[in-house]
Amino acid sequence: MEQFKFYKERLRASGLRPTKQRLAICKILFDRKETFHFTIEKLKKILEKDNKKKISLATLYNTVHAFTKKSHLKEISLKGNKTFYDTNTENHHHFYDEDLSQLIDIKNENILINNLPSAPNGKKIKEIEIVIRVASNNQKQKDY
Amino acid sequence: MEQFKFYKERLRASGLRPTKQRLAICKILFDRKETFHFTIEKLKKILEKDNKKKISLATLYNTVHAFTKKSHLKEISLKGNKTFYDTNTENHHHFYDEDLSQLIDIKNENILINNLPSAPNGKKIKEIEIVIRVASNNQKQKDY
DNA sequence: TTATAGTTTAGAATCATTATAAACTATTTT
DNA sequence: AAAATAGTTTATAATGATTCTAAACTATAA
Repeated sequence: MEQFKFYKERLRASGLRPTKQRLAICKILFDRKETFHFTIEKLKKILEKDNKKKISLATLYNTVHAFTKKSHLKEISLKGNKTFYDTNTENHHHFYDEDLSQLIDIKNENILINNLPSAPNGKKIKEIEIVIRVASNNQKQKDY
Repeated sequence: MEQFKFYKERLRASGLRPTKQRLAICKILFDRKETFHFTIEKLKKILEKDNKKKISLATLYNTVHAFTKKSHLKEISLKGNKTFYDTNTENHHHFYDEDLSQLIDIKNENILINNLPSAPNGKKIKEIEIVIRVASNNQKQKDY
């Protein structure tokens, strides 16, 4: 199957060797119309279904880290214990649907921040992250 | 030492029994001029110094969760594995200083969002969280 | 002052993530 | 094309944060 030509080149261009495992992961992450938000666990489950030969959990972590470092993925700031990643690496923001534990992209142009205070000391702004938490009104309260 | 009267009442008012442990934690969290941003681990270290009798780690988690549920504390959305809490429970936002791994409050009035897109489906907006990541320019790159 | 319901505790258990080090593989060098 | 290399994968162990458990304890209510 040489449908992978595109991903092979993309990986090589960023200094990553195109291995079987990475290409399988690329296919799941990037072969979509919509951007994809996921946790490692979710990615693992999809791979278990889609892929004949098992990919080690360590490889999933390695690969997702490598892709993040090379800006093929972006880590998202969220409450809670699991790390979320996004295949959309542009500047943009998110709704977080508390009912579904699911992120939804908001295009950068669709939010305008005014009155941005200046960064402290000699610091530069690296990134602005906005999360708008939404839920249906009759949502059950989280019980601690 | 009945300097704790204020905290005792505050706890009772929210349906929490004022125990020795909770009062000691209140003193550390709320007896300050500035708002306080912390992780459980940081709180633990402070308690180890300040407090003669040890408070169990489980109690720290229990207490911080209880305080969060009763809105005496607020959990902050951040990248990474540790959960951050804030004694400022008002609507407000944060700088995150990547050099110091430290949060700085931004007053709500100091940020204006325009063009806010409407929430999906029949969902209501519960909260807006903005994190502005800052760092000095010569910052070392995170190495994965 | 006894009953109760809530709280604390040490330690075990769990869950996500990172480290290890040996086997494997893509690429480079010869 | 074969050997050398540098990068990658893997199972498993280790770590670190958090949650669970169940028994002892304590604040409040009866």
